[in-house]
This record gives sequence, C-alpha cells and structure tokens, in this order.
Amino acid sequence: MTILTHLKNSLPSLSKAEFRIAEAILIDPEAAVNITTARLARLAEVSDPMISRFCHTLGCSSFPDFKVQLAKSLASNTFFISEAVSPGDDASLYIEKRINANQAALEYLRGKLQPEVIEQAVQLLSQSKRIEIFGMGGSAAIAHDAQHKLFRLGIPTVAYEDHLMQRMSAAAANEGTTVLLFSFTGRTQSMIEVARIAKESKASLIAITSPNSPLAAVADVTITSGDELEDTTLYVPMTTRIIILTIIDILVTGMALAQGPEIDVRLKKIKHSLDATKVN
Amino acid sequence: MTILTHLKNSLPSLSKAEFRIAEAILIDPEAAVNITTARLARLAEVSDPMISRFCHTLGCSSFPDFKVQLAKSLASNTFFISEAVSPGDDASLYIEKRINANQAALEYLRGKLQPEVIEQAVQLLSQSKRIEIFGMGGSAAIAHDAQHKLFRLGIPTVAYEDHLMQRMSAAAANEGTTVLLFSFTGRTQSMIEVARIAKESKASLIAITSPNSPLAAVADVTITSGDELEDTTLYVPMTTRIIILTIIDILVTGMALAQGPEIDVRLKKIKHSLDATKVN
DNA sequence: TCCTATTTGTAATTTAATTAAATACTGGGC
DNA sequence: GCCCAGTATTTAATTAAATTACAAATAGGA
Repeated sequence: MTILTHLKNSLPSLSKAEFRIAEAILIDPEAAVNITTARLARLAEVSDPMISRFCHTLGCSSFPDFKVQLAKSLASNTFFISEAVSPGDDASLYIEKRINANQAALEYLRGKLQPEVIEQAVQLLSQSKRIEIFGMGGSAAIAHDAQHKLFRLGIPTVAYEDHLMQRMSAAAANEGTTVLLFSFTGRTQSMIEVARIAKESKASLIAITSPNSPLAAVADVTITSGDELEDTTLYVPMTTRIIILTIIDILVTGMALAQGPEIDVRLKKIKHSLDATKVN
Repeated sequence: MTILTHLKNSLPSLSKAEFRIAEAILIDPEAAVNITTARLARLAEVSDPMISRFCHTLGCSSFPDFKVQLAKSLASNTFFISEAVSPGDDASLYIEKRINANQAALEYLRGKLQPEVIEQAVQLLSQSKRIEIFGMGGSAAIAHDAQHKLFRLGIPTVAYEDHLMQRMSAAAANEGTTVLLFSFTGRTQSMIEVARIAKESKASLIAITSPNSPLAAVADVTITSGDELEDTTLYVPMTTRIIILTIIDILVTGMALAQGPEIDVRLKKIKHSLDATKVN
C-alpha cells in the first residue's frame, strides 16, 4: 500500500497533534515533499519533534524517508490522472487521454479486486463440469470473448447472448454447472430472471456486475464490473470493458495456474490447430 | 522528463567524479533513495561536496531534492514492469501481475500509436456510408464489440465472423464502404482473401493487425495490434486484446469528437432505449 | 481530587548537507 | 619538458536539519 493511502487510512487513529500534521500534508502533498520538519511543524502548529514522531508512527524510519515515500506515492498516483476528452482535442491528445483513462481504470481495479473473491471464482470455475456464459447487449461480445478464452482450458464452455437460449441453458443446468454472468448494471430484468432460473437448477453463479445490484444479490460470487467508474461523457461503456477484460484475464490465469503444467500441451495444440490457415 | 532518464542522458557530459557518482546511483537506484551524501560519497569514492554539486549539475536544488525526484522517477517506472505469472503464485500476486502486464501493454501502445494514422482512420470511418467489420477466431468477439460501439455513431455498421458472409459483404462493398479488419497475426489466408475482394470493390480498408504482415500490405491504413508484444506463456492473446480494445476506444472517441455535440442526443436516446429493461 | 499514562513541548545533541577556501589535476603554450 | 591557466576535486568549517532526552501539560481512571 502506498504511504498516501496509509496516511488517509490512519487518520482516525492519530492523536490531536499528529492529525494536524496529517492535515497539513494532505492539503498540499506535492509541497510536503520538499518541506523541512521546522516549516511543516509551523504549518501544522506543532513542535518540530512531533514531525519525527509522526513519521515513526506511520512506519517510516525518518522524516526524509517519509518524504521519499510520499514522493513515490504521488508519482504513481499522478500517473493515472485521467482527464475527460473535450471538443477540439487533436488526435495525439485524445490518444493520451484515453490511454490514461484505461490505465487509471486498471489502477482502480487493483484497489477493488479482492483476492479471496477471485480465488473463490477460480475454484468454482475449475471444478465445473461445464461453464455457461451469459451476456446481452454490450456484454454479449464480452461473453463470447470469455468463452473463447475459457474453452481452451478443457472445460466445455458456451456463451449465449440470446435470452431464450439463456433461459433454456439455465433451466438445463445442474450442480456441476457454473454460470458466468456479465451485466454492467446488474439491473437488466431478463438477466436477473435467468440468474434465478440457474440458481433453482443448483448451478453456481458468478456475476461480473455492479455490487449492490439485484443481480449481485442472486450470485454466489460477485466481482465488480467497475460500473460506478464509467465516464458518462460519451455514454459508451469503454473503460468498464477494459476492467472486465482484465478480470477475465485474471480468472483464466488463475485457472491455468490451478491446472498446472499439463495445460501447456493443450494450449499448444489449440494454437497449432490454426497453422494451416496461415500464410507465411 | 524523469530524473533517471535525465541522469542517463547526461552521463557523457559528466566529469570524472560526477560520472562515478552517477554510476554508483545507477547500480542500485532504489538504495540511492535512502542514502546520505557521506555514504554515497564513499560508494562513489568522491568527497561529500561533490554530491551536492552533482545534484546542482542535474538541476536539483539540493541532495534531498534529488532523492525525492529519484523516488518519483522510480515509482513511475517500476509501475510498468510486468513480470510473468509463475506456478505457485497466489491470487493477490497474479492479480497484481496481470494488471501490471495490461498497464504495461497500454504504455507500450502509447509509444507505438501514430496520431496521423489514427486521424486517417477516423476520417475514413467518419466519411463512410457504411462500415463492415470482420474478425475470426479470437478476433470475432472484438469485431462484435467494435460494431457495438460504432453503430451508435449513426453509421450503418455490421460485424461478420463467418468467412462466407465476409466474402459476400466484401464483394458487395463500394466506394462509400469502410472495412475494418481485425487479425492478430495478419497471416490468416481467408482474411487476406476477403481484404483483397473488398479492395477490388473499392472499399477503404483499415486493418488492426501486425505491421509488415500480408494483411497490412493490402490495407489503406494499418494500426498495430501489438502482436509482437504478446506474452506467449499462456498462449492466449490477453494483453493484445486490451490494446485492441483501447484502439477501438480511441477511434470511437475520435469519431465522436469529429461529429460534434449533436452526437450526445443520439447517444442519450440509445442509452435510454434500455430503460424499460431495467429494474430499479 | 489525585494519580498515572499518554501526549506534546523545550532545549540540547547529533547528524547531514553545504559553503568557502585550498589543493590537485589537466591540457595548452613556450 | 616545464610552467601556467583553468577546471575539477578535496579538506575543513559552517550552517541547516532532524532527532533524542527530558520536562511539562493534558486526559482518563480510581
């Protein structure tokens, strides 16, 4: 964890003087990086030694050490500042902005993903006799993409974007089935219905959706779709997609690791099955 | 420019003692961040004041200031170091690694994308009477995803993953048609064939594929798919997908900007068309 | 209300960094 | 080859910064 987050987190547990120091730093962290104990002490209206003590409380070995950590922490944050595209931006500018936005989205994901939840999902998927993937609208392409990655791991996997197919598939599911649901909002009526049907069939449900949504309530495991993050400027879910793709990436990675080295043979065979379709 | 690159760049212009200091720092920059002038001076076998002067030469106001800059510079670099997943990694570790890999991929894209090429592609797409998107195998989902984003901008857009449909569509194309081709390698025979047919029909061809591939040779505009970047460890194109998604994101952004504010109305209408399917 | 424990401040000390002056190089001219 | 000018570097001294040790104050509990 970066020192800045650590600082924010430990705010409640700080003493009066320490709290004032923390405040003084948080007002302008950039400036704090080049300040001396004396000047910071004057800013926070505390005595010099309090600064030293404050740093030790935060686990730094000295005030200079704290400044270094703070600098690191600022560098990694400012890197991911994402600014909205605005009319008049030229190509090189909106390219930068969109790449920044997507990197920031991944950074957001880093903070949100809970390893335990991923582990749970990986375990469910790995133990499945078959996997059914459902996605509609913007999530349909994602569902197919996930199918394309998962079938390689040797578990029978299908993706459906058609609500009727989804219903039938959900009804036909059983204990060995894991249903993977993609829905940005988690509020699409038909998706929730399908989830309920799958649940009644005793299938395991993994939802990549908005937490606190009705869909999340039905699922056994919920992974955030980053729905709350979406920049609404263009009304097309873009950064969210990057997040979901990366979640799929992570799940597949986890499953591949769980299977061990024998997976390599299968993956190689699949890859080489396309050789005949290529020209050199 | 970050201080670390600056340091490397100015190596040739440094004096003997300064060069030794620079070396000592570059051997282990992480350690240099927490060192004192005295200790660094001993390491570099120079006197203490040389350290101060060295910092001034580099444009820093003091040695502590230099350390802070160095810390920042390290933080932003190590951020994009991507390490391969290895057996035995636990969930929190492979999550970090995959997110890093994807962020690094985007960083790579930042260096590779040429604004002029994007501008050209955006212009071609914006002026099209219709857009046909082709992708097979792993690119099929991407093609559909692109279709889902592009149709919103008001230009008739379809995606085909079926080679026969692609051939027919390519044959039916004309001057007003832009064909968007997704192919990781650019060496799939049937894709190249389809591209040639589209070309004969006088359609404009944009290929998101490997540069220097046969497919790239046929296309009017080629954007790199990041094919050369792929980590082959797991034989599933993952980071490449993030790159391509981001390219689509950028193209759509460019098109939306080109259309101006009237696009907002359409996007809002499309968004609200789904309202009736949601529960609250 | 008093006592103890914790928090904060003051003064002294230690440590670190820089300045100023002196010395040692280096290369060009004789 | 030797001397001189200019630069590079060091030693010693100074200044600045951070921390320690100790004292005072404040807050909570009996």
